[in-house]
Amino acid sequence: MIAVNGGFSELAGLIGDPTRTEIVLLLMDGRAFPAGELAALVHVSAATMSHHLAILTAGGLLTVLPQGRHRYYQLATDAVAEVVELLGSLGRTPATRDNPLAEARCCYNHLAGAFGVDLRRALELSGLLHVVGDAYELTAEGGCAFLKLGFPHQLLNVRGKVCLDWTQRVPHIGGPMGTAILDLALRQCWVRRTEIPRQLVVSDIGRAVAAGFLAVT
Amino acid sequence: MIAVNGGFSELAGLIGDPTRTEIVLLLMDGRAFPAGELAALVHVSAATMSHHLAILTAGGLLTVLPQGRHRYYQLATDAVAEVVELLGSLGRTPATRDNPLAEARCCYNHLAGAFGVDLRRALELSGLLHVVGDAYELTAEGGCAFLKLGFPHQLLNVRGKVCLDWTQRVPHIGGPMGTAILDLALRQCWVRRTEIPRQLVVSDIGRAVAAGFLAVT
DNA sequence: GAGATCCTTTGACCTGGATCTAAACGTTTT
DNA sequence: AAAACGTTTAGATCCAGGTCAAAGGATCTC
Repeated sequence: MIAVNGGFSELAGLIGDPTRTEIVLLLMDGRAFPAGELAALVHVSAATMSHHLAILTAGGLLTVLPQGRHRYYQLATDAVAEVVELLGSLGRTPATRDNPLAEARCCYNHLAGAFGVDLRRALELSGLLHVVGDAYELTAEGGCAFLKLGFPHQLLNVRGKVCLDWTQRVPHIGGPMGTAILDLALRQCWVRRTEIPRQLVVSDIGRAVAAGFLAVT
Repeated sequence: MIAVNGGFSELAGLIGDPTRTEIVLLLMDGRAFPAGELAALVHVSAATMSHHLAILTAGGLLTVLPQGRHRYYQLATDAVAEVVELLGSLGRTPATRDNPLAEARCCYNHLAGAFGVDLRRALELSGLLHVVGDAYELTAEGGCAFLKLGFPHQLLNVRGKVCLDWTQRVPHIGGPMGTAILDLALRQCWVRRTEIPRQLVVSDIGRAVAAGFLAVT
């Protein structure tokens, strides 16, 4: 094989190994993990983990932030997360509610799943959020409402990427705004993380907030 | 490794092999190919090709239509094509015009690339096409215009899936309507196939037609 | 039917790469 | 400095699986 095809096989080969898949899946919740912790979680030796992390990093899927004697690994871009999301949707019947991940989950570093989609829809219908070009922006009313909820004021003008949810085939809010909203949702206990990496559980508060947005006129 | 992760690694592993990547890439133009022809194109023995085709078929990525002593293989669903498209967009800078595939190409069995996106935009702006729910439909005016161009009348009511172009991050027309439009475009010489599998070249006629749609009020 | 064409299956070969242990490297703490 | 901790590198092992030649079906042509 002389010339490589467009890098497809290399890229797919990166995720093609079961151990590397586990790594990427763990990292899909957007947080950075040190190598040793990943090794323990995936049940391989530290050496093996280091090996795979090097491969994934060289392949551009991961970035590493050295901090002291730890080296924290995380997904390189949200594009990586999107590919993984989409890959996960293949083979599955779309929008299966049997999977708790369909209800609410992290997609890289923002809210996805039914709750993420519902939230976006509620915000848009109530006029708190609108699409400008290919990005989401808060409206003036949206800014006021979010400030009251504890949204950091320096992030009010941040934009959100339109991100497709592959279990539902419907857009939700990604990008910087998505990250800020996930932060807010975690701090305000709209959702909480579970022991399963990407999975989130929606609290009663979360449901009430989403419903509340719809009540705004 | 006892329990499989969500089937991610299996799926990625399918495309992870260079030979299988070539196969899938060839099949991305939506047509079905007999096993022998694929073997010749990819430069492997018939035995090897048969082996890989069996794997891809078992994995759900391909389907096979036996016709006489030939067995024609093709992509199983358009979801497969989407994943491959998205995979291809990783690692690349988005919207690179250096790649002829960005100008116009087949995405499974419909038009993609800049031309596909432009066409969709022109049709939508001129009121010939509109979005109903999550699908495209021709308007009454659109139906008339398409009939004059040779569009088969029995397909006028067919719907198109909203399909994202990953080199551009902008939607174009997929689904049954997308297939019908690609057929039309090929018959009317708006575009023609090249020796490179998925690549299409836009003719002057094609450009004129796209411009013409914009002129409609 | 006999022969040709197309595809798959079988069996054997061989390489790539995943994995581990052990040792080296770098950082922080004492 | 020395010890403790986290990570990477080196070396060795071992197996999955990609590959091809040869044989076996299946289907068409004459």
